[in-house]
Amino acid sequence: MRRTSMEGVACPVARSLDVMGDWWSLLIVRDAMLGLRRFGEFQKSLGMAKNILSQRLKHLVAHGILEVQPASDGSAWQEYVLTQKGRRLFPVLVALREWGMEHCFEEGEPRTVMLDTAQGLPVKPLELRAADGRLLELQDTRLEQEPPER
Amino acid sequence: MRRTSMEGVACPVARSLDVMGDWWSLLIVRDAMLGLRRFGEFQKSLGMAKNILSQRLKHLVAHGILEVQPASDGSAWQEYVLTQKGRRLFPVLVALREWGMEHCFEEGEPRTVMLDTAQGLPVKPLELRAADGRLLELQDTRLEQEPPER
DNA sequence: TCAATTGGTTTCATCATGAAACCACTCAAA
DNA sequence: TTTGAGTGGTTTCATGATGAAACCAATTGA
Repeated sequence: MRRTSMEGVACPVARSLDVMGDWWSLLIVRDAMLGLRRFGEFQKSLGMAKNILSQRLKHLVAHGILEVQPASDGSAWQEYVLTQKGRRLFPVLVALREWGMEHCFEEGEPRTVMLDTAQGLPVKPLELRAADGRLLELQDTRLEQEPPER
Repeated sequence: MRRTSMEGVACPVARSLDVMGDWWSLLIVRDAMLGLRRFGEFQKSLGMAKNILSQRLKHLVAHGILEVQPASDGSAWQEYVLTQKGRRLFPVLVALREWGMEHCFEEGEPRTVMLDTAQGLPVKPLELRAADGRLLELQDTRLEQEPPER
């Protein structure tokens, strides 16, 4: 799948990308979050080669991001649904979504909004905040080795 | 660089991945956020082939994520520094970091924490919240076409 | 029972990647 | 001011990943 692997590297970003870092995986997860479940649905939505889709689905299942289930409509086919681990990628997708909206769209292009279903109002943009609630930018943070558990 | 392109597709996630979706780009941005600036620094940190690094740096500069500057130490070399657009990827990296921490580390493995520099305290995890502040999960949201500007 | 649909796998050409060699420019010291 | 090391690349080439198409087995509907 890839030539270099980051397995064993200490950086959590690198480890995430090791699993999710190829181009299609996140798009499959996005589609799964939109409710797609069937092989054919993914293939049609993404327009990707079936052999590659097959590879990626296996990869995502192997890593516990999707799981295979019997079809919900009673047919004998199977479906691919997100696990808890997969659903936890939601903030990653939202962050990518917000960045793309801000930096990859022209002035008057049609856009979508993400709404809170309960109220029907737009969600707040993702923000990094300090323990006391202050809004943080890159330059306000640093990384430190965590003291070992005891 | 890639065989398929998502240019012109309406999904902002797809557009983001079209720019940032290859494996190395986000790692370069991560390193840039950690303060790396020089070709050699990136190459040493990432252990990647120099020709590929060269390609990626050009790509990131072309997309306005990095910019080339004269070296800050007065030498004749140049440096690659994040633009505003590049720094805006911070939430994406933080989201990937949190997911990786949660799902790609073993029990007792040494970890890092992200601290708010001002207070020296760990930052809050990224959260998606409704307009009224309620914590939202995937299933609490939906996408809708934005009404056109007027 | 037959034809269409679904969910793949196989095959093969092509593109991207990565390792190594090579090269030009800069810098510091002799 | 030459020289040698270091920096920042580019070129070349072998190899691996990708994608299109053909193929195939199982399921489903008519």
